[in-house]
Amino acid sequence: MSAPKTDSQQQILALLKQLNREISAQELYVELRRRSQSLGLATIYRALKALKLEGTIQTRTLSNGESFYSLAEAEQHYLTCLNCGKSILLENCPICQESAASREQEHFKIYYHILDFFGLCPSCQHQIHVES
Amino acid sequence: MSAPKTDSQQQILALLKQLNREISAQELYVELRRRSQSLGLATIYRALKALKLEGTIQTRTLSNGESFYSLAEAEQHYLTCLNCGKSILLENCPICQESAASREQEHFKIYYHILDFFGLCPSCQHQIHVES
DNA sequence: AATCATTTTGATAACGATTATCATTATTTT
DNA sequence: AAAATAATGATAATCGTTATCAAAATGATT
Ligand SMILES: [Mn+2]
Ligand SMILES: [Mn+2]
Ligand SMILES: [Zn+2]
Ligand SMILES: [Zn+2]
Repeated sequence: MSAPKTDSQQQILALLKQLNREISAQELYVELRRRSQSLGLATIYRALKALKLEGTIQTRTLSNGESFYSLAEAEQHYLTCLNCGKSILLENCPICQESAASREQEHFKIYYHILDFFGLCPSCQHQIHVES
Repeated sequence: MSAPKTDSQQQILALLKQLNREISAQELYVELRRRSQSLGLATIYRALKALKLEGTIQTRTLSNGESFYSLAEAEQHYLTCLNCGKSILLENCPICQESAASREQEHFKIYYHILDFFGLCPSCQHQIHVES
């Protein structure tokens, strides 16, 4: 479960633990640079990929193709607006208790899950009704 | 719920109904061309966006940024491998019965939800253990 | 310590799905 | 018919991500 980690992986992991929120690769790049621990962008993507394959971090990819990274232990249930793209973090998880994906779990090694509700946020409901 | 639809929207909708599986925008482009109903790629993206905002179709975006489209009524619960990216469609839904996102539903208009389990498929479990 | 092999890194180019632009064509309204 | 509006398609631009490749760092071997 815990493979040997490179310096860059450890730096990223430490920052993710400290921030305790999901963050994009590009944001990671500027944030690390701001803390005078700058890493190349390619290195960041490489480290994220390695941590992802270990199951240490999880990824959520928005419909615009941008991905956000966070510790795998964090919650991942959102309410996402199809219009403005903003996501609202949900507190409770309807499935964590139940034996999720019971049969498939035997052979498929599950690291985490994401439950995403898609629709329109209040302001976008207005905006769309007005402009159409 | 059902806004006036352009010809291109109707063509895409008809094809989605017929195929009854999720399909990418690029695939749609070649498939429509194959059926001598060719549409411009920009038009396809425009139509997909409009149908999405109506709640008629749903989108699932892979971690590589590519999006797949299908009718909103179809199931959307997957087992996705972090290594090869392949997704396995799950049959049962652990949450459809329960009043999902109960409180938020009042103001946030939910069209559909996606429940995605991420991990490693059997073959990728082997592959990674061998090469490391 | 010096040499060699392996790993890690970073600058940059390449990639590819999506989006913006804009002129043309179709449709509707007056 | 004329004007206004909407829809379309070819193409350029965007942008997050991935591939490339040479340099630097690390570890092993003599
Ligand atoms: Mn959960
Ligand atoms: Mn369901
Ligand atoms: Zn919104
Ligand atoms: Zn796999």
